[in-house]
This record gives sequence, structure tokens and C-alpha cells, in this order.
Amino acid sequence: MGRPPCCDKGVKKGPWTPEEDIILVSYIQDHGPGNWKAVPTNTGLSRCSKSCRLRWTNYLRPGIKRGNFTEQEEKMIIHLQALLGNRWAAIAAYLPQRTDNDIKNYWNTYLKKKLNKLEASGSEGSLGHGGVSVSQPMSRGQWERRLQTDIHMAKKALSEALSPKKTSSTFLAELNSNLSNDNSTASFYNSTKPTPSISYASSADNIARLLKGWMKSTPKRAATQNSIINLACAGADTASSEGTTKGSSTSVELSETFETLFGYESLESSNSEFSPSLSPEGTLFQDESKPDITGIDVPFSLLEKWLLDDSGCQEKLSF
DNA sequence: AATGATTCCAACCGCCGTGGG
DNA sequence: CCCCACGGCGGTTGGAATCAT
Repeated sequence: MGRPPCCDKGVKKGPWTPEEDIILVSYIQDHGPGNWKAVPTNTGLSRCSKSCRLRWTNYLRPGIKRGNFTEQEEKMIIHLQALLGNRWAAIAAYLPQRTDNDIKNYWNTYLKKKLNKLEASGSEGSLGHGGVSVSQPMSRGQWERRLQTDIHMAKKALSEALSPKKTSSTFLAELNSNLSNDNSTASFYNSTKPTPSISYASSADNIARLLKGWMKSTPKRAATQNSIINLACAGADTASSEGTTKGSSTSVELSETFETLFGYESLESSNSEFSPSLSPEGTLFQDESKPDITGIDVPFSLLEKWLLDDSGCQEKLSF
């Protein structure tokens, strides 16, 4: 039997208006994201719950970077797509500022063509393992083993970082320092060149910014353990998981450690400006759309380094 | 300038997993 | 157990924007 449509007839479809966005954002300000079923009822929006959730997670949620994928992001997507397949939500976990929908669109409209073009032009191997359809000098199994090794190393590094000598603030300071010192990473995080988007996109941005002060007044509501981990690690469930390590004991321990170490207060004090890169608001909200970061194992910078490190078997991308 | 083709992306659709009753 | 509601995910689509002729 077919499942009845989630949306009754009468619900509005199509593009969201600024007014609808404001209503939705206002509601989420008051109640926090979640319980989407109740959103249309409580707001009077003629939208189905899924539509509301999608609008929030893909567009209105703070901390989203739109358009202009950097070369680093591009590489990461290619790498991760090769590793994980079309698991866009998992891939998006590694690109905290991007939504799965965005990545999926980017892949389907741009990267896939690029790769196909490369393949057709005979520059086989130029992507190394990165290209899905490009011949792979290293087998998937080999990549997974390498990944495991790197994850192990990353865990070790994380443990060191979490040693009692280091306070959360120093760790965060180091993290920030790493992010800003590493050229590739810095450019990755700081490339906030505004999208030449339509006017409404900008206004949606502004709507998201309305939330700037909200989390500070209601920090606990949407703040979860994972979101805090998100800030430090920025997602890493699937690298090791691919059906294996979600919720592993190590992950849980690390999660708990993070939870203990990083209270909301420390996050708040370290970020007064709404930053698209390391904003607590952003990451907190990202948690709503990417909650499945339970298997946090690897500091993002390390994983990213690995992903972008082509020394092993990756040649320079030359599109 | 007009028009047809192509690109891009926001939003929708339908399936799946999960948790509560 | 089974059923159902819900949230999440990946695939697909419609139409606006852009490009080519």
C-alpha cells in the first residue's frame, strides 16, 4: 500500500516568500528547530512539515555558505564522493557550511561533468582516486584502510589535544589558529565571497542573521552535545562508519570528553561575531540538520588535511 | 533585440529507518 | 510483534537565469 502523501491538499508549494521565511524563523526562534509536524499548525503556514524543515535546513539555517565552492571544497567533495558514494548528507558532514542539497546540486551540475569531461579527454588518472568513474589506481579497500589509519592517527592527535593540560579555550585557540594559519584551510573557511545571488537570497541571509542574538539568550535549547563537537571536529561520522563505527565506544568517550570540556559558555565567549565559518550559532543549528555526527572521531582539520593531501596518490587537479 | 538552448538550484517526491503506542 | 507517524535522505523536476545564436 502506498503511503499517503505527507502533505494534505491545500498546502502551498513552490518558492518561499520572505514573509513565510520570517514566520518560520520567528517560530524557530521561539521554539527551536524540531517537531516539524507542529510548525505549520502553530505558525499558520500553509506548508507541509517537510517543506518547513527543508527550508530551514537548506536555506534559513545560520552558518550556511552559498555558492562559490572553493577548490579545496571541490577536492573534498570529489574525494568524499569517491569514498562514500552519493551519500550527500555524510559528505556534507565534512563541509559544515554546506548543505547536502547544495553539495548534491554542485556535484550533479558541475563536478560530474568535469569528471566526465576529463575522462573523455583521456586525462585518466589525473584525479587519482578522486574520480568516481576515472580509473582508480588505488582500490576502494586500500582507501578504506588508509582512512582507518588516518582516523586512528587523528584520534591520537585528538586525545593529545584533550589532555588535561589543555583547557578548552586553549584547544579552541589552537584550533582557530590552525584554521587561520593553514593557507588551504584558511581559504577554505574564509572564502566568504558573497554569492552574486538574487536579491531574495540576500534577504534570506539577513533573516538568518536575525537569529544572531537568539542563541545567546537561549543557549541550551538547541545546543546539543553533537553541535559542540561539530565546532571542534566539524563532522566525521561517515569516514569511519560506512556502516561500521557509528556510536563506537571511542566515539562516545570522545563525545563525552568534548561535552565536558566545551561548555556553551566557552563557545559563546570565543565568538562574538556572527561568523560563517566557526560560528557557534551556525554549528548549533547545523546540528539540527546534521545530527548524525555521533561517530565523531576525527578533528576536521586532520581529516581535511588528509583529504586534501595528494602526496600519496593524488595528482594536482587541473580542470 | 529576439528567441531558443542550456545551466543552475530551490523545492518536491517517495522511500527508508526509527521510535512510540 | 505490528502499525503508524515522523524525520531524514537521495533522486528528480520545474522554472528562473544565463548564454548562444
